[in-house]
Amino acid sequence: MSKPLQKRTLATRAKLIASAEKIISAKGYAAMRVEDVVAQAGVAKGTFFAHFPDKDALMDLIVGAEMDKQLDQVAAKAPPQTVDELIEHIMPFLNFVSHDRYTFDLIIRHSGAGAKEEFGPIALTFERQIKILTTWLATGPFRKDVDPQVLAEGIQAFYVQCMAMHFCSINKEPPMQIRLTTYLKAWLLA
Amino acid sequence: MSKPLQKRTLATRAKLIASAEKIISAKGYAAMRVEDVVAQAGVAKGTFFAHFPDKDALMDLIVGAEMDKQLDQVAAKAPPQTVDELIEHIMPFLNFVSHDRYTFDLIIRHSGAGAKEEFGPIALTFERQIKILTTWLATGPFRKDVDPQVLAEGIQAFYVQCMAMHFCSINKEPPMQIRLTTYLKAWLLA
DNA sequence: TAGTGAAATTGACTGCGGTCAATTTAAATT
DNA sequence: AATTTAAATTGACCGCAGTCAATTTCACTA
Repeated sequence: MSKPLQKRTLATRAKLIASAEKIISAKGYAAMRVEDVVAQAGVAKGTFFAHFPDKDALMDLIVGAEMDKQLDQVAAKAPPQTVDELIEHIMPFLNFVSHDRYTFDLIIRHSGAGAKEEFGPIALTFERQIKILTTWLATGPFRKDVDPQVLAEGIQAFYVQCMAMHFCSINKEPPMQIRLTTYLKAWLLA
Repeated sequence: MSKPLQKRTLATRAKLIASAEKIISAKGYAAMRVEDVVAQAGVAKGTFFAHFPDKDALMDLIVGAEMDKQLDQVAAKAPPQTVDELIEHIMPFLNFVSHDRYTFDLIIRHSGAGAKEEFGPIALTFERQIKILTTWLATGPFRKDVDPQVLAEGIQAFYVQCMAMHFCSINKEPPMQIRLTTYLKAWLLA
């Protein structure tokens, strides 16, 4: 399933990704147009779709990479000893996920809920996060009557819920972090 | 803010909705095209967008109405006395929400996480569900150390999570209802 | 009932994601 | 070096959501 071996191919792919990243950093995720990307990369439109099944796939790649970078920060921290500390630890990641409506929708659409057959970068990042959280929960002072992996999945469920409310014009209050604290104290301390 | 008073307007709007529903029941939600709807309704394309800000708004209306119908069933039930019973009660609703990938994505996008200024039908349905669940939780044999509304919001968070996994090709097991049972027993019985 | 201003309707047009048959390029074989 | 073959690239083209200036229809008034 994996043999994209040809210098040219790799070069083109790299050019496409670099062009997309440049455009995104200049104009934001939502403003990224395939036509702009190929123009910037100096290739034809069809080439884009020879490299990526669709626009979302490239987005998955780029956003997933950024999420992974944020997770590196998270993974580097010592296991939290309180819920507040746990939230503090994952906030950089959460802030990235929720910093922009377009990326939030994209991430939700690709988080484990993969529409496609294979796990994409975003879905893998979510899996990685579950692993990190599971370890934390297994060793820290949190409830032990529930499988730590289940607890970890619950954390994801709750912060997705919080972000959804955060993007809702009416439910902006209380702010995300406060709301998440309420949920997680009820979830992790039984 | 509300004065759509003109017979013609209401008639056209009704025709558009009826046409859309007919197409949806024949070909499914994902296959609904604005151009087909207006052709079926016998109006011009521009008319559609004079009545609805975009395609999603009509979908919101139709899907929201269906969800509300399902919620009527739920609201009619007696308050559940166990987690299993609670899940049993809301299953019809959950089955509708998750019966189709397209509607699931639509619902998530509009559930409280309204991209627009006002609450749409789907968001209102979610609010209504919170109210029903809150009453159940306040009166039934469930944990009392957490605000029942928070518990209700948690249920939503968990079943969304379950549905996301349900749509994921890899995480299909265990089936939705089993997984939800695990989550809710841990969440509602402290 | 003729006139008038506002609201509803129209359809050609734009933007953008995605397709595909034809063409070019690069690597393998003689 | 010439030939073959598979892969990469091309760009004209399509489908479909959404726009808007021009036109028609309606309700209200003189």
